[in-house]
This record gives sequence, structure tokens and C-alpha cells, in this order.
Amino acid sequence: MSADTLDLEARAHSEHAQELRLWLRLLTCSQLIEKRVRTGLREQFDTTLPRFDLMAQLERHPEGLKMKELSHRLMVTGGNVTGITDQLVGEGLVERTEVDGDRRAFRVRLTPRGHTAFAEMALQHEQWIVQAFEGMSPRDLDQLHKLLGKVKQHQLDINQRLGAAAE
Amino acid sequence: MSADTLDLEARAHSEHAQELRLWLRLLTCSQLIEKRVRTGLREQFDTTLPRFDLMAQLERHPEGLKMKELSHRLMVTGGNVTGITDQLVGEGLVERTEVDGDRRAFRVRLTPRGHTAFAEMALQHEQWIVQAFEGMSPRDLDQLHKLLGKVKQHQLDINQRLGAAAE
DNA sequence: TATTGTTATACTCTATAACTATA
DNA sequence: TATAGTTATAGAGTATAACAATA
Repeated sequence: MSADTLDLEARAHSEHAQELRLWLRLLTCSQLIEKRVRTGLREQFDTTLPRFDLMAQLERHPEGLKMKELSHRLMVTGGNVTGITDQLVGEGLVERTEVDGDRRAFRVRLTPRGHTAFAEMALQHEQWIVQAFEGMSPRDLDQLHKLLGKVKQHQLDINQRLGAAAE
Repeated sequence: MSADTLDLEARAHSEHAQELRLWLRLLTCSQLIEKRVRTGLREQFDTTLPRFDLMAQLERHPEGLKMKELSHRLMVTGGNVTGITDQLVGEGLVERTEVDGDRRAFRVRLTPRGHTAFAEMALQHEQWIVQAFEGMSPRDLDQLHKLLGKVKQHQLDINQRLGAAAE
């Protein structure tokens, strides 16, 4: 049973086969890795990827982030950030603090307990990711990183164009 | 506002920074592209990515596919395939036909109308994907495809090991 | 008037497990 | 007993829109 009978790559068959095959392969890779990360987070830490991502953002910003900033960084709409934040506050992993000079907003930041809990998860997460890319040379990793950098920048450019056009 | 303040890449900061950054960049790329595809499918065709993927599989197999095969190829569990198939049957885009010699199973395949509808969507889908990678040289695309091929194969190997261990 | 954040709602996708019918 | 597929359920994740409070 060959690999190409098993997944989404079966989809490519047009004159722009190169781009299509690349996209489907990219999608398959990220789905395969993401699936293991989600399963691991659920089984070992009883949490989810969006919750992990939110905590990861806060860990990077000890001074805290406003809801709007979180929404932007996590690329989801505001209501969802409220929901996830409420959960984490309920578990004592995150807290809302006041913002001087703007009583509408507040900063969300990790509690000491949240910081500890995140460190533990991040360590395991790192192992999953290292495993996902093991067997590839540092040179391959670097090259892949650079090429994906071009792809990413192009998507951001497109989004900016679309965003500007919508205003 | 620089790109790295805007997305998940903010997460990488350990001694295995190379792998982590690569993973977060890979994830960001696929999320950005996938988001546009999902939005486009919804806005222009009132459909979803899983539905599109199911039809794409059927388009590749005019003789039809069994539910179990679809489940395997789409990497989701059986109950979900039933649900999506039911929707598409309800809209006359797909049909269930009998399988000789096994009255438990049947083949799912595109109706003529489903075939036409898919062709239209696939054309637009192709344009989104071509746009997503425009600006990259054929050589870059090829290299990216090869590198991701290694990544993909490694994930499949891991899954096989895990699957074998679970039996 | 615009912005920050919340609430309410609805829908899609997903996994799990119990179930039916057939092999 | 095992397999193909369905049903039922629950939860995650998301977007949208209406809303309150503040700027």
C-alpha cells in the first residue's frame, strides 16, 4: 500500500499539478503533526491546542496581553478568546488584571501556577516536535524554514492586500 | 508591525528552537492558506473543506469508494463520513450504490451533477492555490515538495510504529 | 461615534461507543 | 467472531451579531 493512496494528495491532477501537490502535501504534513500534538495535549494534560497556544503567547509576554491582542495573535475572533480565557481563569492558570487609563480593557497574564503548568507542557510539546522532524539534517531543516518563510510572507502580503481592499 | 508579532511563531524559544520554529512556521502557512480556502468554499460555493475533500476523492475514483476507504483516506472516523455523505446525497451530488457480493457495504460515487459541481469548485480552488504560491520559482516549489516529502514519510513511519505497537 | 470585551447563538467537524446487519 | 456502516452523543472550535461599558 503506497503512501499516495492514503491521504489527501490523491487530489492533485490538473495542469497546475505542482502547486496543488505541494499544497496537499503541506496540508497533510501539518495535519499529521497537529493530530499527534492535539492527542498528546488531551491525553497527557487534559487540554487543547488553542488553550496551549494562548498560554504560549502569555508566556512570551509576562506583562500580559489585552484580549484584542490575543485575538489578533491567535487569529480567532474575540468571543472565542473570552471563552478560552474564562476556562483558564477558572482553573487558576491565567488572570485578568486592570489596565491603567482604560477601564474597558485589561491585561491577561499567566499566574505562577499557569507558568509552571505551561513549562511542563512546553517541554513535552518540544519533544513531540523534535520527534516529528528527527531524521532530517540541520541543513534540510534550515532550507525548509527558509522556503516556508517565503510562503508565509506571501500569504501575509496577500492578506494585507485583501484587508486594505476591504476598507 | 513586523510579521513575527502577528502569529504563532512567537512560541519558539527553547534549545530546540530550530525544530519548534519550523513547526510553527509550517503550521502558520497551512493555517493561512487553509483559512482562505475554507472562506472561499463557504462564500462562493456554500460548502466546506471536508465536503470538498470527499468529492475530490470520489472524482479520482469514478467507480466509487466504500465508506471505510473514504474514512481511511480522509483520515476521519466512520461516523463522520456517514454524516457528510448523507448531506451530499441529500443534495444530489453523490450516490450510494450496491457492492456485488457484500450486502453490508456499498460504493459511494459522484452523480453527474456532482461531477459538474466539483469541476467548477476545483477550478476555483486551483486558482487559490496557484495564487498562494505565486512568486516562488519552480525550483523553490520543487525543493519544498521534496523536503516536505521527507517530513511526510517520517510522520507516516511514526504512525505505523505507533499503530503496530498498539496492536 | 468608535472601541473593548462579553454574551448568545448556531453550525461544522470530530471522536467515541453502542448498535444493526451481514460475512 | 469480525466487519461495514449507522446512530447517538458530547465536546471543540469557529464565526456572527447584538450588547454594555468606556473612550
